[in-house]
Amino acid sequence: MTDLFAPLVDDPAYRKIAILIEQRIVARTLRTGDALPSETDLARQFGVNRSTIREAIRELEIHGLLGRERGEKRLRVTRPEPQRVSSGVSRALALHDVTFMELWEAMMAIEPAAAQYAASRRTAAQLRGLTRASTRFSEGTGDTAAAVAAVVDFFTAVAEASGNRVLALAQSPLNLLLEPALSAIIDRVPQARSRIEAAQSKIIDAIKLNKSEQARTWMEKHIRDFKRGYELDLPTIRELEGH
Amino acid sequence: MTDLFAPLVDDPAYRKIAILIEQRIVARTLRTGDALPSETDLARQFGVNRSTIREAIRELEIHGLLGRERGEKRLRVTRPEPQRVSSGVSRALALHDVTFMELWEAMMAIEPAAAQYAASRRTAAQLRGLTRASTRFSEGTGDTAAAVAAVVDFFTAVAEASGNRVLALAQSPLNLLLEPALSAIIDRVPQARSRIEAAQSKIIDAIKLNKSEQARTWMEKHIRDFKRGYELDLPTIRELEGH
DNA sequence: GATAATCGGACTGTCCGACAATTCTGCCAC
DNA sequence: GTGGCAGAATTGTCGGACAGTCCGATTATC
Repeated sequence: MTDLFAPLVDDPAYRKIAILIEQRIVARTLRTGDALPSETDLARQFGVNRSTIREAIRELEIHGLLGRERGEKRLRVTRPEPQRVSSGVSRALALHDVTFMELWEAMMAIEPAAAQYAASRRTAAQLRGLTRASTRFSEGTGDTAAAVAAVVDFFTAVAEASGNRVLALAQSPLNLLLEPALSAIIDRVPQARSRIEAAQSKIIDAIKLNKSEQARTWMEKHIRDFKRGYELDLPTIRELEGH
Repeated sequence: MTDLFAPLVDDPAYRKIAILIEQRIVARTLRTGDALPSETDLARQFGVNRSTIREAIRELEIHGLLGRERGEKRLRVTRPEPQRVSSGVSRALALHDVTFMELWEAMMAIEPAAAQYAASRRTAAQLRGLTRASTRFSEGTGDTAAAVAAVVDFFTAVAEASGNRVLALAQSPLNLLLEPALSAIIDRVPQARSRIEAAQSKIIDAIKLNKSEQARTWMEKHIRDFKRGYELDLPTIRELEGH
């Protein structure tokens, strides 16, 4: 049943080196904050050319495992910033032409849960963040882009307040996809803005009072609202952008 | 209030080039399957050295935007494979020392939704995939690793059957985190295996009969079971691995 | 003595040139 | 058309080089 032979693969040196260094980081032999040896030194240690080392560390840098403080020259071990990885997920989803319904269903799964946990765990600072995002939406002028950004920021703030980094990281890629989709419809649906405003207000109230179930319920309503205008056709996010 | 000056940032050439090429890909000027010009040619076009080009395309290759068929030399534009991006997310979460409870809550949000949509949309082939994974679990010998892998595969199969790529991609990183966690507990909790077996069976039945609500409910029960043993302490996934 | 200016060394980003191994391509024979 | 082949093209890797910038230590200044 299973193949007798596996395809012959021979990773280039820069890949092997990247993997070796990555293992050290994941195993915490190299710990967050540690400075990496210089490229020249690494080249010596691995017995390869500096160009090869550079290609290897490029990979780790992109993964967010290595980075430098602003204006610093030496690389150090860092933790991958959530934003960096989620932007990669967003791009992947966009390139796969996911439909708005797919996005919507995922939001429907994730956001209410985030709201629920936010209600029981939010800190005072996080609550302020929520209020700020909501205010920015309701006080915004007609500017569509700004309104959409405020809606997205509200979701981000809820996810952060959930105190759950897995949920937050699952939620984050949705934002970048929601933005173009929402821009296309927020001005098409009458009352969209007033409904968003009302829902956000209800959600914040529930989170403020630690009412988990109410927070979840209102978030569900909030997201259901987004589905309007999509009932009939199932455009890809890309098409919404006008391509 | 706001700074008068922003910090001076000057991306290195290889980053700028990577961004330029990425834009072409995202905008579909370069379309999936298209072959990229040779490194030498790109170097000429951008007016930089080949080494610089190599570092730039390394970035895109890592993102999964460029790749080559097995045994092919030229790079072509590819769609990021979900598996590639989700492994990055997993690694990020692991390095942030997320707790099992965070993982569990995320599963609780995503898996039941996936099961629900799977029940209404699964193809016959996907149903077979589900059954296969489930059989592999129930017929497995005592081997812990194999049992855990089968459980994970079952989740993957459900996510795939959901027909929702956003949900599937949100779910996928959870698998790599679940594996070590589940390995540590599956043999600690008596009846764990029989309960998993029963739940999988119920879920498959519901999906087979297109009973969305039942599928969701049984998936919820299935996942709730995983929480046993974690009620008191909140270990990070990493600690479960024995580090 | 503490702080500020100075200087040399170290390091990164980029370039140039080179070569072996492998893949691609056009051409030829069948 | 198929198969085979020589030559061209391409990638992975190497060595060396240099300008600009950062870092650390030393020296000068208050």
